[in-house]
Amino acid sequence: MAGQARRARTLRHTDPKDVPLQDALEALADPVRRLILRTLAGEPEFTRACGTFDLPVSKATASHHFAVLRAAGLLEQVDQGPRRLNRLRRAEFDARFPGLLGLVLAEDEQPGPAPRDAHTAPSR
Amino acid sequence: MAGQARRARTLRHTDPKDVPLQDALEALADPVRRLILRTLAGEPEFTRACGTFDLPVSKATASHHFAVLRAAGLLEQVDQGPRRLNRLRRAEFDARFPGLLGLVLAEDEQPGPAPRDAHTAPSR
DNA sequence: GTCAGTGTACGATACCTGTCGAATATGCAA
DNA sequence: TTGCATATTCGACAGGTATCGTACACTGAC
Repeated sequence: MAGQARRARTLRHTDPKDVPLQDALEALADPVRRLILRTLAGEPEFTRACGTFDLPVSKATASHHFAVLRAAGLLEQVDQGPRRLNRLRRAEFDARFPGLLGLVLAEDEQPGPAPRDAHTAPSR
Repeated sequence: MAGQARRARTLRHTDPKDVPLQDALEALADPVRRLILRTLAGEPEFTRACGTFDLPVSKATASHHFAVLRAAGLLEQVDQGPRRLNRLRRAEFDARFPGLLGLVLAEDEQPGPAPRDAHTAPSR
């Protein structure tokens, strides 16, 4: 107990009340991040670890997206052993931006014929 | 060269019903474009020409933003003489993405990140 | 201790887009 | 026709960011 405080355990979470609309829209304007949110909405809270999502990006990129979503007040993360479990901050975010998250969760995943990746994704 | 139809009367407008969420979020994730929308919301329809907006960008950049908004189904434009008048497609866009435009129009312009220092000293 | 699993940090790269100045096209009125 | 005002288009540039592979940190179990 005495000794160094392990601030590694306290993840920096942004309160949805402090999120500017700019940040919220930027966070939601990425299809991978919206996929994370929709996946999370279909599961009980804090049951999904970051690595269990089926995402079309590498592990490093996925980690980046989780950080962006956390910074935008869209999800809460807690560490459980080696895993990092996620919870969608639905009520809080909805109180800040009513209806916005609902539009994302109701989005029809309609994969167009021409994927609009920003960068390459040759082998998948 | 044969004169190609440039500013034809048939401006390419995207029906809000055909706008993917991706495009809507990308269009709204720019502060200049949101400023255009908020300005437009405070005026009667088809009374604002593109050049009458007080925007912090050049004329060329403004023209680009108007085109993006039109392609995202957010505004309708008609030519009146040398001017191009604008109308916010509020009802149509709201039918497609309920609540989304309302969040933008209700945005209180928060200029810049609030410094934590109290050097303005509003209360001491 | 070592090992395996999970997630982040780092460095590099490619693409997108917001930005500009200058040129061009259009409409209207002298 | 000329001139002026309005708006788009063109070519170029810079910054941001999504992406990757690799290396590192941490936890729990052996």
